[in-house]
Amino acid sequence: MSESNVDIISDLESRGLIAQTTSGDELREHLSGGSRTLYSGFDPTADSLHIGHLVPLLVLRRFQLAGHKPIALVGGATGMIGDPSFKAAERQLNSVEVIGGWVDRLQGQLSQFLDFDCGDTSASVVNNLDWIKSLNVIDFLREVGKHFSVNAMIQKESVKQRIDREGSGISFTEFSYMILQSYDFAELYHRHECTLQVGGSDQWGNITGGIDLSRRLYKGQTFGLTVPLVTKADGQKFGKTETGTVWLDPKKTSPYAFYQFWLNTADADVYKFLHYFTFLEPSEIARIEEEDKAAQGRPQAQGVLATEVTRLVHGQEGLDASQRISEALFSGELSHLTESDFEQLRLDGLPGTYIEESKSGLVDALVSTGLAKSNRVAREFISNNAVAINGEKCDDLEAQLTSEQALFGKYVLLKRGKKMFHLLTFAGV
RNA sequence: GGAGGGGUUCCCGAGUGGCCAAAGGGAUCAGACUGUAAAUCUGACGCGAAAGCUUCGGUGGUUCGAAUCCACCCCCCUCCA
Repeated sequence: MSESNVDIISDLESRGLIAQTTSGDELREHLSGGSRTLYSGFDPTADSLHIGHLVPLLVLRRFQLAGHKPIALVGGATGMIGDPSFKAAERQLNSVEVIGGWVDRLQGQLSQFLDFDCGDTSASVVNNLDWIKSLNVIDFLREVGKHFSVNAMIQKESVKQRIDREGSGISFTEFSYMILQSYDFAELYHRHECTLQVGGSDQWGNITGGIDLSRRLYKGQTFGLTVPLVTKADGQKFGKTETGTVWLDPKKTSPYAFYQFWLNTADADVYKFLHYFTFLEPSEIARIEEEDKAAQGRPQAQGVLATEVTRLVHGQEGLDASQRISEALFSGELSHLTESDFEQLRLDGLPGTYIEESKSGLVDALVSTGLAKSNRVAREFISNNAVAINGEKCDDLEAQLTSEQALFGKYVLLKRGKKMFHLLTFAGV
């Protein structure tokens, strides 16, 4: 993949990555006419991006590979306002300092996915605070606000429920969000000839607002493209586990947990996700799907997905570590592990805790490691034969964990259910 | 401001004086089956080993006894002004 004669739109279409575009054929022509600049915005709503952000981010990368120039925008300013799009309720504002810290983190994360050193199509990361903070209210209202019709704004689907519904109104602050995002697009058009904005399908209203504003302020023609919301076949929300959001930050979601998340993708979703989250060719994905269909038993797709995405986000090292842990834990053969392997497991991100005493009741240990929510539940797990110590099932409610039974005198691997593990280390030894 | 309806355990939703820690469904968790799937079946699902303790918007009250009755308060919804 390299030059700009690649039809990026067709590629995205074949991956199911296009929810909506503005002026379809014109956009296609525009893109095939040369190297274009495009952007997507990421607001600092937490100290890390999560896997939901990955889709538009990878689309930026796809454009770059197709010979275009991506800009990743961090919403240092918009993040201070809060996007109301399709949100049920007004949100709490975070402090300026906190958001500033998050901006720094996101900038670093975003950088990891784009190429900043490839000549004309080198990516850049910008912060909309740089141009929004210097705006003064009068200028803003006269020069930007004047181009927006409140009548049109309240018609937008993204804020409709907030306008219509009683009991969950919308503040002027959040209502203004759309204008700021529109201003970003116009500004990037003006500064960098950025002619395309990419975003999630919930961003459609904000994107078209920016297209209108670019035309009104600078007579520029710009385009919008939205990617679909990632959905799961069973209707559950994508990107959550029992432990919460799946973050890109390895300190918040370990590479091992990240790998496991993808590995556990349902069959009904996995081929779609391969299109969304990897750079494998659609033909390659189709081949995998056919092979899986033909073969009995476990499909290979989940493994491919987990491998590809984990490598992409956590690098080869993170992937190796994840696979090392997964293999050790799920092969059931703990006896193959050496002492240094255990130490490595801990370093690789297997959840673990130290215990000071030379022994501990099994029930207490389950609770203190978080494998069970309460003593009652811990007992239930034990009686259900759901707990294993160093790979051996244990159904003794009175069982004690001692440093004698620990592997290498230190390590006790607790397992609850089929896939919850915790490594206990006897510290005082 | 007036009239009516409602707030129940994670969610939906029964329950209108004791048999209620509270039906049923969903979600979740465990077991069997399997592919670290899906579907299905079984079990658990406020805390506690138990005795027992704490829950039904809030605060008081009536009663031997309240989620259920009374008073006041808070919040939500519908209709009218």
